[in-house]
Amino acid sequence: MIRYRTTKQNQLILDAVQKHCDHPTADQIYLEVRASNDQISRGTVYRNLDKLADLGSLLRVKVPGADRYDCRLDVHYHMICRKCGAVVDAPLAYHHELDQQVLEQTGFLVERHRTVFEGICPACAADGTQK
Amino acid sequence: MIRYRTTKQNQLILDAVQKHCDHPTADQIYLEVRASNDQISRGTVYRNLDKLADLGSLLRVKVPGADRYDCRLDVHYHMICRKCGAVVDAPLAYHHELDQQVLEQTGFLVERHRTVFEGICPACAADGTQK
DNA sequence: ATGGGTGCAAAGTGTTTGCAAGTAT
DNA sequence: ATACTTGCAAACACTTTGCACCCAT
Repeated sequence: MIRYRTTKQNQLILDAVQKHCDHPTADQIYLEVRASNDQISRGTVYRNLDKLADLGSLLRVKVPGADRYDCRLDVHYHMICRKCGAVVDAPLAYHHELDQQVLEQTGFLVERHRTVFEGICPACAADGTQK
Repeated sequence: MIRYRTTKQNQLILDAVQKHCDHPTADQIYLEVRASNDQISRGTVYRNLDKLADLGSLLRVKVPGADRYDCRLDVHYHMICRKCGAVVDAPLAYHHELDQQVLEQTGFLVERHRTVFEGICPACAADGTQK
């Protein structure tokens, strides 16, 4: 059985994610952590983000392009702007009943669902240069 | 202004997608089309899938790993098995009211949302060798 | 004839992995 | 001491692109 160890790298990585409210990518975390530890490698960042997500210390948001990481620990929905790529939390409650409905109607053992709203964020909409 | 042309390649590609009810990946389409046209290239398949999705002749399902293509033309939800990777349509109606709710509460110009249920499909569950 | 489409191969992204050396427990 | 973790670089998987030629309109 595997026990996860505490290392200065994984602490730096978790700290970096928790400092953010804007859903950084693995690469952004890597660049940030590297500011205080110029030896750390991308591999270490990816490996630790995986472990921290497994442990439930952070959430992984699966969006096209690159996965994002979220310091919030409760499952929730996201919005992504197709112009600037920003990812923001959606102000909706998780609809647990949908998981139950799908299970009952299909026998699929649903563990969770992910919902992502796509569109244009207010800032980009104001920008005029639409589409 | 760009006008899309009809070519034998894009006809073969659309046919291949429509022949499927199991959400093939671009590469599966490529391999299949190549059976009747051994000259076609992956680039052409990717380019045409993009165009066909833009035109609304097929739907793109964005799931981790590789995007899938769906002959159904109405927006709907999907389930993905984390064991075998199968993608299946979910038997739920699209919840239009959510798009409206998010717009009202955030000003985000929502165009649509995507929902993917994650879990274990009945076949894999029966397999015993879980997790 | 004209301008979008094609095949090919190379290049891009984002992510994973094998390995020898390092380190938390 | 043990066995998980790291840094490095190479390998991966999926997708996009530059270019010269082709072909639908």
